[in-house]
Amino acid sequence: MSTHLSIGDFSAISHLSVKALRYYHEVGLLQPVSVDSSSGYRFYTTTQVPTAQLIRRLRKLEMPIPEVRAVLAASDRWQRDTLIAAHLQRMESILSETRAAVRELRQMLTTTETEFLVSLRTVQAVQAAAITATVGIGDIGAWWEDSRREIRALLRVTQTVPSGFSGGLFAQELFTDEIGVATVFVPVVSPVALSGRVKMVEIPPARLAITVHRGSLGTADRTYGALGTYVAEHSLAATGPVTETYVVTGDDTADEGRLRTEICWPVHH
Amino acid sequence: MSTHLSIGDFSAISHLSVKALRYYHEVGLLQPVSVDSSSGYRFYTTTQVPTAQLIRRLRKLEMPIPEVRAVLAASDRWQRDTLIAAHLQRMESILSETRAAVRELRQMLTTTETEFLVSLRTVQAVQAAAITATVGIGDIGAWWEDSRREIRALLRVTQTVPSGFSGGLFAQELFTDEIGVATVFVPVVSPVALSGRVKMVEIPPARLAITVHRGSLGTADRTYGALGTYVAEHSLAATGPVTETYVVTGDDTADEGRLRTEICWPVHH
DNA sequence: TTGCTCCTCACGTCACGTGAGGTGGC
DNA sequence: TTGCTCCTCACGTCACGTGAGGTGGC
Repeated sequence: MSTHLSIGDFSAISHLSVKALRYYHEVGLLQPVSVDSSSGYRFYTTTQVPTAQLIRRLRKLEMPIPEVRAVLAASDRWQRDTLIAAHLQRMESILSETRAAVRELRQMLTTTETEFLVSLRTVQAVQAAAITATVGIGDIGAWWEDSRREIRALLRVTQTVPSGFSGGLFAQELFTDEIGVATVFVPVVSPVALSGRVKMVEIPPARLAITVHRGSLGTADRTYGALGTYVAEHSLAATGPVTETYVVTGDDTADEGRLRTEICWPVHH
Repeated sequence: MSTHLSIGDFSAISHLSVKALRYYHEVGLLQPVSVDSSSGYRFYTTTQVPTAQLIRRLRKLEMPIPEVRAVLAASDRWQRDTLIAAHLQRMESILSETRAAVRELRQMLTTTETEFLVSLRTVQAVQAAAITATVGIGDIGAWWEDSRREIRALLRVTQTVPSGFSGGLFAQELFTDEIGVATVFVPVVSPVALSGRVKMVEIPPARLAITVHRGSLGTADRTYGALGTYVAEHSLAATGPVTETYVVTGDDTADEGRLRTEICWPVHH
């Protein structure tokens, strides 16, 4: 048995607002079973209630409408549950990122300024196994992790030993335009057999102002700010990407406080 | 010492995008120290870097711009930290709500339909101490908790014993229009000395279709859906608010699974 | 002269909410 | 006839991002 319901009645039963129901009709997410051709009145049936409720739940968890559509169109239960599980996974990682950001802000508000040492150094060109891509600033974290994993895996299978600390190059446009060229690399003395996205590149020589960042890279923006300020105030600024050198990483210690990254800003002679 | 910086240099140092900096200028959140009157070029100084970084952190945590403005305008450190702490508090509660929603969805996907019993009942008018307000659907949870707390506190100080289960009335417009009249109440036999928002009201008599919801009210939408479907399919629908009667509440048990709420849908004779 | 950096509009985004103004059935 | 429910536009939201088209200094 199913029953014709006006949009108001269907709204009261499903807890979706009338405005939302009209919008879902417009974008083809939830079609009324019939529409009166003269008045334009929409009619729903009680059999649509569970679908409406699933939509409401997914929207409450901020699943984008195209994805909700994919869930509703899923051909079997397994496919549907996979899509939902993937979204819940993403929600969980956003949750933990937010939690980290809260922690970092709390820390930032309580920490007093630490001493801040800058050294100037000229680095030579170096051969490296590297992955380069044009990346959006929002994706940079995930891209960075994936790329480093891929390079490490390649060095492991080819039994190649790094000849120095791993590092990254980040074009200034990444910050000014939210998108730009980034490179992560591991120095090696002799070329490795390549696969996937990994290429052999020469990291160009540069003159750099360098300071050491302590702790998670999530708080590196403060160190960038202090170093950039130093470079600007000493009229040293040159064009070129900033470099990060990973001296003590998460692979070396479980204690965030012991992490060490050199932040290197390009300067002129 | 401070140094004039172009918008691009300031962006690279602060990690705020050029577009964001222009927008913050437009809305008066972060003023450049000078603007060239002929070219319109904006200039910043290195002393603005810490402010820019605080803005970036707060925006990353989705603090609305008017609030960020209030933080920057705070006259002392204590006031500033209070504003930030309040926002972090809100973030934490959003986090736990999202976590609850994830849990509920997982549960919804795994639970098989339970048996579903509906009874029809005519309830008499009853005297009650109540709080009534027009509430938005988004605020209803917090409003519900606050109001119940206030009524309970009043009954405690006046040593009044409830004459029945506490309950709530919810106009259908709450769901159809996202805003509507809601009442929470505790039945009492004799009027109490009133204070605050609490009034004595007569809960009107009604004919109701009733079913019992088990577990947290976060999942009550499914029970609403099932009950609304039942009422629609039996052509019983009448106008009037839905009623909830809180039979076993969080005050009675710590086990969510034991919670019991009667959901009551208005029907005609 | 050529790039480069910066500028100002105007428009798009995402999922609806907010009116305004109007219609059809009890 | 009066309310009530429903309808369709058109516009607003929030914090920028995305071009288009143009200018000034090296």
